[in-house]
Order: sequence, then C-alpha cells, then structure tokens
Amino acid sequence: MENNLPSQYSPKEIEDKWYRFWEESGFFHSEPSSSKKPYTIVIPPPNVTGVLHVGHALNNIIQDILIRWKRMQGFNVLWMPGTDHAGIATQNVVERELSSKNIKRQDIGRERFIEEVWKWKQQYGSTIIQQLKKLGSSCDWQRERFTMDEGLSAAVKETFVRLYRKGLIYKGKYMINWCPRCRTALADDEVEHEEHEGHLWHIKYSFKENPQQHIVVATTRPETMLGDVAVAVNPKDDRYKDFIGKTLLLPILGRELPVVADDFVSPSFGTGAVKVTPAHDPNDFAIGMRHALPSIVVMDEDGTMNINAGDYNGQDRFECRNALVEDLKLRKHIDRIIPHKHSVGHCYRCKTVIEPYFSNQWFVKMRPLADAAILASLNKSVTFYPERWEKVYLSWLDNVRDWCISRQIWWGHRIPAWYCDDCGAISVSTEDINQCTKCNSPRLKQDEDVLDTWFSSALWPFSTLGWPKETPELAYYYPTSTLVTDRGIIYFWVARMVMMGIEMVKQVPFSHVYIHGTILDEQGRKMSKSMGNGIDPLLMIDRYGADAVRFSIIILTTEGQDVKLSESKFEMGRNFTNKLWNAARFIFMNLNEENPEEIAYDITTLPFEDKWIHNRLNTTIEECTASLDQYKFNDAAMKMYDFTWHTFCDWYLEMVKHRLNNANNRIDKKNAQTTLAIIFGKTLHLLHPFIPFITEELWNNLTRIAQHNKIALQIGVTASCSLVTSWWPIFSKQFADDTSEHIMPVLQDIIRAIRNIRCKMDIKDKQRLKAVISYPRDFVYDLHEHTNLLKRMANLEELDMGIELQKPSHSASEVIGNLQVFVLLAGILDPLAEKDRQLKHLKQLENHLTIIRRKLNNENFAAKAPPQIVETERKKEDELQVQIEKVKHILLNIG
RNA sequence: GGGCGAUUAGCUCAAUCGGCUAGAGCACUUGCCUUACAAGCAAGGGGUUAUAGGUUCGAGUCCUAUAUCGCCCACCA
Repeated sequence: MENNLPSQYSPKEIEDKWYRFWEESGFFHSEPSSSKKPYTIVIPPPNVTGVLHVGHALNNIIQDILIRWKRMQGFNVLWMPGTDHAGIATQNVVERELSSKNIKRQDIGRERFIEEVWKWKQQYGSTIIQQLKKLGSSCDWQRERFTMDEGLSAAVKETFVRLYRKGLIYKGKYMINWCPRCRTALADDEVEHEEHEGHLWHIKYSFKENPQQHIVVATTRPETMLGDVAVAVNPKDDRYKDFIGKTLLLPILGRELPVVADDFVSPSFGTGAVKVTPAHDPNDFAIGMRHALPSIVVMDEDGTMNINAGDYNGQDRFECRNALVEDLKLRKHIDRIIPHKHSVGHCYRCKTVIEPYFSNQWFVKMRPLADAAILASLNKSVTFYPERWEKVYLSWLDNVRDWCISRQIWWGHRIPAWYCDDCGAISVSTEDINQCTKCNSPRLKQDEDVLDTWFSSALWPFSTLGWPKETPELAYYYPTSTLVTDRGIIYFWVARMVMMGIEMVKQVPFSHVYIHGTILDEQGRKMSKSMGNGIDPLLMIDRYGADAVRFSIIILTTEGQDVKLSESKFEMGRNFTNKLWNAARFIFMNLNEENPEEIAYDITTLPFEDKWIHNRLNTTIEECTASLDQYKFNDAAMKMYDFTWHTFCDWYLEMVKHRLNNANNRIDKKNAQTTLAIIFGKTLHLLHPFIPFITEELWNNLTRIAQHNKIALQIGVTASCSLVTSWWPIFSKQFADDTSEHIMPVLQDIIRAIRNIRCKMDIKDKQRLKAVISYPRDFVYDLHEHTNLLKRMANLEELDMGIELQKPSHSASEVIGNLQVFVLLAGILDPLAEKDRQLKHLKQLENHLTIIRRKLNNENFAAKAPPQIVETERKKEDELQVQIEKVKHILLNIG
C-alpha cells in the first residue's frame, strides 16, 4: 500500500477536491423528514455587494461548526444560505459604475436603472457565495435565496399589507433623518453619531424696535438660521423675561422673529436663547408646533440652499455656512465663536452628514410589536448567549420609536400602495392593481418609494422557507434553532426578526441567539478599508489553508470577547494541521502489512497504554461535546488540540513505536495498529467540524488503508465514506479505565524527571542510563509491569525498583510524590548541578508547604471549610513533609 | 450623561459553583536534523492577577471606589 504523503501538508488541491465532492454528493442538502429532528440555521445574508472579510469568516466558521457537528449527531440539518439586496449599498455601487460612463441614474430612468442593477447582480452577486465555499461552509446551496427574489418579495408585500390593515403601518409627515447624498430618508438607527470638534457660534439678533439692543443666540449649524422663525427663551429666565413677545430681526435676511417662551430651553446652556428653525431641527419643530409658528425650508434634498436662503441660494450647505459666518462677521453680528464638541449624525452607508428633514414617510408602529418581542425574551422563548446581550436587546425595545421604512431610492421592494388621483384614497395590495379600491377610478399611481432593506431582512427566517405559503419546509424547519451574529445588528436585525416572526408566523424565529465578538487588528482597532488594517481571509486561506484559518480563529475566540488578530496567529492553526498530517503519515506507514490478517480486537485485554489512550479520548469526547453544547467553541478546540498533540502524538505514538516494529508478536502488533487506527479515526471525527478538509482527506486514506490491512476501524458502528455524513463520537463507559488514568501521570513524571536529570547533567539523549525507583511499603500500584515502558521512554538500559531502596552512590535523584528516582551517574555526576537541582526543588516544596500550613493553622479553616477540602490539605501537608525530608536527606549526602 | 465589556507571564489570551503550587500559544533559555513532523522533539525560566478597600475559613473569581482602554445608547441649541 502506498504511503507517499509529503512531509508538509499542502491544503490547496485537497480543499477544492473535497468541497466539490461534498456538494456533488448532496451532503449539504436537506429535505423535511418525519423521522429525524431538524436543526436549522439561517445565514445572516451578506450583502450582494459584499466581499468576504474576517468578520464574515468568524461568523460563518461558527455556523459551520454547529451545522457540521449537529449533522454528525444525526440531526436533519439545514443551513439556509442567501444574500441581501442591500438597497442603498447596491444602488450606490451601480450608480458609481454608471457615473464612470458619465451616466446618471436619472438619465436612464427607473426601469432601466433597475435592469442595470440586476445585470450587476448576475455578474458579481455570487462573489461572496464563492468565498464562503472556500471557507468550507456547508450551506444547502440548492436552497439559496435572495431578498429580492419572487418568493421573498411576495412575503414583503404580504407583511406590508397585513401590518397596514392592522394599523401597524402608517404614513405621515414627520421630522426624519435625511441623507443629502443618497437623497433618502433613513431610520434612526441608520444614523451613526460621531463626536465632532465643532464650534458654537454666538450670533447677535437685534430688536426691531431698538436696533441697538440685541439677544445673542448660540448655534452649531449657523446655515439653518436662514430658516429661523422665532427665538425661544425659558419663561423662568430673568435675563429674558421682559423680552418675551417682542420682535427681533433676523440678521442678513431681516425677517421678523417673535421671542417666545418655551420650557424646552435650558437657561444654563449657551446663552439661554435658542433660534427656532422648525424645518431643520426636531426640537425646533416641536417648539414650532407649540407656538403655531410657520416652517421655512431653506435647503433642498441634496443639501444645497434654496430660494428661501436669499443670496445663498444654490450654495452647498457647508459652503453656505462659511460664507454666512463671514458675512455675519463683516456686519458685526458675531458675538463670539467658541470651540464645541458635539455629536454629528452620519449616514451609515456613505458617511455624509445627516440633515433633520421634514417629510412625508411611511412608518411601522413599533410599540405593540416590541412588547411581544420583549415578552419572548423574558419568557425565554429566545435566549441570548452570552446572556448579557439580552439587556441590550431589551433596552432598545423598551425605548424603541416608530420605524421609518420608506426610502427614496429605486433598488428595493417598491411600496405596495397606490394613490387615487380622483378620490385621494390610498389602496394597499399584495397584487398590482389598476383600480382604486375605494372609488374604482383607474387613475392610480403607485408609491415611488421602496422599503428599508431591513424590512425584508426581518422576514428572512420564514420568507426563505416559503412563507406566506404553508410549505412543508415552513412546517418542519420553523422556528429555526440558532442564530449566529454580531452584536452590531441586534437592533437592525435580531430584534426585528423576533418582532416579525411573532407577528406574522405567531412563533419566535429562533430559540438561541449566539452573539460572537468582533475581530480587531493587532492594536485593537476596528478593521476598515480606509485604514487598510484589514486581514483578507482569502489571502490567509491561500497562505495557510482554510482549516488553519478556521482553527486559528476559533481557538482565539472566547465566548463573546473581541479578538485581536494578526497574520502570525494563523501559524498556530497551520502548525496544528501539519502536525495532524504527519501523525497520519506515521500511522499510515505503520498500518501497512504485506500479508494482513484479521485478528479479533478486545479492549479488555489490551496493553496498559492502549487502555489509557482509549480512556483519555473518551474523556476528551465527553468534554468537547459539553463545551459545544454551551457554545464554548474555543474550549472544545483547545481540548482537541491538547489531546491530539500532547497526549496522542507526544506520548502514545512514542509508546507504541516498538510494538509496531516488533514482528515477533503478531497479536500485540495488530492490537497496536488497531488502537492507532481507531483512536486516530475518532480524533478525525471530533476535529471534523473545526477542520473539515484535512480530516476528510485523512479519514478517507485511513479507511482505505485499514480496509486493505484488515483493521476494524469502528467498534459497534458502521464506517461512513465521508466524515460529513458520519457519526459524532460519544462517550462510552466501555473505554473508561481508572487504573491507567492514575498510573500514567506517575509514569510520565518519572520519565520527565529522568529526562530532566539528563538535561541538567548535560548527558546526550542517546546515552542509555541505569536507574532505580524506590517506593514506599504502602504504595498501591505495581510499577514492575511498566518497567519496559519506562526504560524505552527514558532511554534506560537498566531499571531496578523495589520497596524503600537505598540511594545508590554517584546517583542523581528526584523525589516524585512518595517515590524516589535515582539515576546512576558514576563518573558523570556533576555534584554542583545536582545540589542546585535539589535546592531548587526544596525551595518549591517549602513554599508550597508554607501556603498549606497558613491555611491549616487558621482555626476557622478547619471549622468552616468543607471537610473534604480540609482533608486534602492535610494530606498534602503530610506528603510535602515527607518529600521535604527526603530532599533534605539527599542534600545532606551531597554535602 | 447612561449602560456594557476589558485590565492576569515580554505579547495574545484561558481559568466551570469562590477551593489542586493561576494555565496555553507565541517569544525566550539549554540540548537535539532521534526513520511522522525543525511548521519538529526533549527539558526549562518567566506572575504582588491594574490600584485601594471590603465580604469570606479561603478572592483572579463576589461587593465598593479609583485609574486606564474600548464598545453601545442619548434631540439640549
């Protein structure tokens, strides 16, 4: 049988080969079935414009681990994939592309523009899907959906109409957030507030009757003064009491402004006098309403000043600000300018400064929906991991305001509402209509606006399963199991899915929400395109392999904590996959037989080290499964790493080498081979959800080689051709072995001690030594049967052991618990080095004893601590005393 | 202004219900290309758990305050 694996693992061909095989075999595809339990995850749909970044990578690695693990556990697993049409983002991309050809979207009109967007989607929309495949994501690609496809569009219309009829969607004129660049309204949470070093301009407004006298108002946005209709002061403010009802003149424009009294104004901020611009500020709008003031719009939708701005007509809002301030200075209207830090809202898509804008928009009435979502969390229908995010979710829902859902862009779900030219009624319908539902007039116009992208995202867990149709998929997979996402979209997405799921399907969309951390750069900063501090996961996959990328990221990610990432971190995963690869090379090489024979394998009669490794793996399986159950992915990964590398490779492989080379004992050799194959096979199963490619490759090699050499790989289970559809290892009592669990660590300590002496005495590894082990009369285990193992692992030519043996002359010694190990070093013993070692050990022991005695000498300790703890401390004290005596005795002999 | 998280070895992070001498990976020291692996092997060194108090028999872990960093929320011009 061939074993021509190279000594370094190269992932490239292997990854592509297996991914193709998995997909072609239909392993990722799921159909509703009555016999198996479902486990379902809906992917957070990436934007069609998206390119895979490390954040996506982390998000999808976690989902894939859960999905692969549950699939192996026997669930009928569905990972529902798809992409989001990302209204503004996608429209921006296509607009930019057109503008490079000197075309504006207005030039070609709505219909043709949307055609262009679809064309763009055909061409580039699957980029991120291809990249997710590179990572190994085992989504059911046959079910891939898109938020703008027919079925999902139907779900959007159905939802809109139902909410409208229930009075939960309404249209009205309100102050909203306006992005002058995107020329659309935005929801409150689509505005990013940023601390900004601005100014507080103090401007003098003179009285009409007495131009010598003035009131100073303070503003951060002087350009809006062109729309001023009043000046407000607090009615209790003595400074201004007498001026209430008087008239001021707006500088430059000369407009007459009444001085009004309003409780909103805080006397302690600024000058205590506020200019009132109802058309351009939400607070001023409220003041305007209270005092029946007019509203003067001075700015257009694109942020340029309009005709009401007088000479500034046509200027950009910031250009106007500068010019206006200069003019005010010239006319001596500026009282003073002070630096002022304040937060400024920016568009979350294009970073343009947001304008408060008064306009007619569609809203979702949130209170009733939010209350249901709050209840779902309080009664644990939806549980957050880590649980602290529940508070974040709840506090948003507690304070939620109505959601502005209309967007003045073209790419998206057009609002299914029609206006009648004759009777003015609004008709709302899931189907396109050509008659007014009230007066039957055919003179109808559909609303020009589209819905917020998050409106369709909110329906994702059920719209992808066929809702509003009552499909078998919806019945079987809904509600889904776990949602895996980033804390950044708890409001945007998670809360809204819960609300819509409850309202539309009458069931929460998922029972668990796992919120993972954010990946940061080496210095703890967010990764961003503009900073150029991002790490490209595809480049990392290219350099280190997808498995290494997956494993490295997962082992760094503790539950919900942010991760500082740098390229060097991937070496860890690469080294691990390489280690696994080389362990496989060794195993495969040693399973080969020219004339393989079948020999029965019985765990109860196996050698000590075989029982030990079975037991260790058994425990590891139990612990890893428990960690995964609690979403502690890094914990599971670390345990697997430790078992694979430091238990299996470092110790077990070294222990069995001689058996594999011993042709004289056929049965023992076969047992060693079989144990190797079984343990390695199970380890590959355990690791598969984390590192799917290399494990699949090695498993396939292993099954082939094992079959050829007549080695039974499973005990009581049938082998599978692929790990994807194979079984998840389970803890089994038949592998438990207390004896080896206790003795092996003792043997390892002895071996380490001898190696340590070797090292400290500068003795070559190759030189074989003589050693003696002395143990007390009451020592419970018989070490004699491990003589050969000890001799091989410590490279000894002779090993004697017995009860209370004397220290041989010219020997180095080591106290290990209640045993003593002596290494005979006639002629090579360095007494100074030996004394050094013993003194160091003595100091350690004494320090430890001090700590123990401090506890035991405390009366309250014995009185109040649990008896077992007191007991163990007592035992430790005794043991330490004995050990210290022994070390002291040794030191005395050295002199 | 409010809320949340973090602060542990030189670096990046663990540590279950408060209980074993606080553990890994990287880096470091010493010796090894030993027939799976130098992306490796063997043996080591390295800690006042941010600071100050408190609760407790016992605190990295619980409480209070302080400091520093980060994130989120908030209409005071």
